[in-house]
Amino acid sequence: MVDRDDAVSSLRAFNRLYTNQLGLLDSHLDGSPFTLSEARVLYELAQRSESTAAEIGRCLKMDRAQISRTLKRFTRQELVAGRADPSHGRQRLLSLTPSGRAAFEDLNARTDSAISGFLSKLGAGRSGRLVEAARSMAEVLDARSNASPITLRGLRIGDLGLVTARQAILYAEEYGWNQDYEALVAQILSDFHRDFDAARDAAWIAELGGQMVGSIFLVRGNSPDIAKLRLLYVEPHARGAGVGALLVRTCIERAKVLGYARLTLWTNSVLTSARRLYERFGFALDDERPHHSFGHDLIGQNWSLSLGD
Amino acid sequence: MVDRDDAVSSLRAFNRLYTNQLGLLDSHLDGSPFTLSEARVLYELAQRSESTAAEIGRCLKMDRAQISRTLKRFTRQELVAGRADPSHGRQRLLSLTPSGRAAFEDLNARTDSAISGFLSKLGAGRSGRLVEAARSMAEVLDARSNASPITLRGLRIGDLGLVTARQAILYAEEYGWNQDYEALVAQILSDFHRDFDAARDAAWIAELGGQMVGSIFLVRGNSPDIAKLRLLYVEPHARGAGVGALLVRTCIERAKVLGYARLTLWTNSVLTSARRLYERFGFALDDERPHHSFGHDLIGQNWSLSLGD
DNA sequence: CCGATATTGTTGACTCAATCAACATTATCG
DNA sequence: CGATAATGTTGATTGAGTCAACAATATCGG
Repeated sequence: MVDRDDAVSSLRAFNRLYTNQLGLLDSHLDGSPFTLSEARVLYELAQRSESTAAEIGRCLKMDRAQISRTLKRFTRQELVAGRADPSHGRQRLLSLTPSGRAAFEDLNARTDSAISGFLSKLGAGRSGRLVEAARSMAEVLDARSNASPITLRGLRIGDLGLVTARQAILYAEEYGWNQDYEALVAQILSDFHRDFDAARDAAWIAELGGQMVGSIFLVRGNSPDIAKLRLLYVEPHARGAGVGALLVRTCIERAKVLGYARLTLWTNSVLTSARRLYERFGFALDDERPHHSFGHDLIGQNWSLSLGD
Repeated sequence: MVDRDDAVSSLRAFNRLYTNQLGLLDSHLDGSPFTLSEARVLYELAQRSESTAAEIGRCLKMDRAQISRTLKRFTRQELVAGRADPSHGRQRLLSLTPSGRAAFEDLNARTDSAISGFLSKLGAGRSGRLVEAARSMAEVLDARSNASPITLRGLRIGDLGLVTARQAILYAEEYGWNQDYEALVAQILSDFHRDFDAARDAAWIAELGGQMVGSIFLVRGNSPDIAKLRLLYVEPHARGAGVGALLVRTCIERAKVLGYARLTLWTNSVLTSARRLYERFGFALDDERPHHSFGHDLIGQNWSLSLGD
C-alpha cells in the first residue's frame, strides 16, 4: 500500500501548497472587517442557536482568553447578545443579534464568491478534481466522529467496471495475479448483466462513507435449484469491520428467498480470509483441483452450502 | 458535472475540517520554539542555498516588514547569517548557519512524527484515502505552475475495468445510455485481452497529471489488412487539450506500422465531437444504420480511412 | 549621463492572535 | 461540606499582520 514516509511527505507537501495557495482564502477576506479567528467564531455562533463561550472554545480549540476578548468585541459592536442561563449561573447563552446575522451572511457571501472565483480561475477540469479530492478528505476527517456505517446497495452504472478494476488491482497487489484475471472478471460481469434475471440473480455493492468497499454476486447455476456466489471481495482498509460477513449473509438470505436449495462457489486456496468466512457460514469444501491461471499455479476449490433448513 | 454551489460548499466544509483537525499540525508544534510563520520561513531558507528576504516574502506571500523582523530574530539567535551580494548592493544573501540547519532538522523530525502519529491514529484505511486525496489536491494546486503535459502509456492492471467504468458513466451522464453499454465495453475489453497479439493489437491510456483522461484501442478486423479503432473516449475536463487528436494520431500511426491497409471504426451519430475528430483525420463515412441499443434509438455509423499513402 | 520609477530592506505604530498566569464565580461529586 | 473542576474575566507578553514612511539601490527610457 502507501509507504509511511511517502505518506508523511505527501501530506506535508499538500499542507505547504494549501497554506500557500488557498491560505489566502482564510485570512482577511477583501472587504470584510473580520480576521480569520473572528470569522471562525462568527461561523460557530451562526451554526448554533444559543451556545456558551466554552463550547465554542472547545470546538475551535481556541484559548478561553481569546474567545472572551473576541466576544467582548462582538458585543461592543452589537453583533452578539448574551443572556444568563437560567439553569447555570456561570455560563452565558450567546446568540447573534440581527445585525450579527447580517454580518455573518455578508461574510458568507464574500467567502463563497472568493472560492468561486478561485475555482473558475482553475478551470473546470482542475476544479472538479480539486473538489472531489476535498470531499474525499473531508469525509475521512469527518469520519473520526461519526463512524459511518456499512451500507449495501444494488448495481449502478460504472459498477461493472469499478468492481473489475478493484478486484484486478487487489489480487495483483496481494497475489501477483496478471491481467488474465481482470479479463475474466470483465467477462463474468458482462455475462451477468446480459443474462440478468431479477428472479434468479442479484448483486450488492458495499459502501462505507459513500465509497465502494466490497461486492458480491448471486447468479444461477447449471441446475435450477443451485445458485452460485461470485466475485466476493472486500477492500483491505475495510476488512475486519464485518463487510464480508454482511455481504455473504445477505447473499445467502437472498438465495433462500429465491428458492435455491444449494449455494456453491468457486475460489482459490490462497484466498484464506475468504475461506474462513465461507467456513463460518457453514460452507463445506466439495473438491479441489490444481490449475494454472492468472500467471500462477493455484488450487481451485469448490465449496457449497445447503440452504434447506 | 459538479454543481458550482455544491463545489463551493464542499471546499468550505473541507477547509473548516482541515483547519480544525489538521490545523494543529501547523501552529506551534509541541516542544518546538517556532511559530507557524517562523517555521515556514525556516523551511524556505532550508530549501534554497542563498536567497534574499524579498524572494522568501514573495514565495510565502508575507509582508516585507514581517520577514524583516523574523529574519532579525533568527539572526540574533544565530540561526541565519547573511552576506552582501557582490552583484547587488541592496540585497543580502541569506543562509542557515549550522545551528540553524540543526534547528530545521529538529523541526522537520517533530513535524514528521506529529503527522505520522496523526496518520496512525486514523488507521490504515482512512490514512490511505487521506493521503491519496491529499496527493490529488496537491497535484491540482501545483499544476498552476507546471502545466502537466498529456502522456500516453500502455495498459496496466485495472485499466480494463476503469475504462469500462468511465465510458459507462460518461455516456450515461451525457446521453442517458443504460448499463447495456457498460456490459458491451466489458465484453469488448475482455475479448481484447484474451485475443491480444502485440503484432496486431494495441491500446493507449492518455494521462494528464497521473490521471486517466482518455483511451483508444487498435484491434485487428475481420480481414488481415483491416484494423479497427475502438473505444475512443476523452474525459470532459480534458477536452479541448488535444487529447483526442493525440490518441487518434497515435492509433493511425501504429496501424500503419503494423502494416494495415485500412482503419475502420464504428460509432454513433450522437457522438458529434468524436465524429469531427475522425473527419479531421480523413476518415470517411461508409454507411449508417439505425439500431436500438443502450436504451435509445441510435444511428450507428461505419467510418474508414485508407492507410496507403 | 539624468531623472523617473521600481525594488529592497528597515523601522515605527497599531490591532489582533496566541499563550501563560492569576483570579472570581459557580458546578459537581465523593 | 469540602475538594476539585469548569467557566469566564483580566493582565502581561510575544509574535502576526498591516499600513506608512523612509533610505538605499536598480532599472530603464530619453
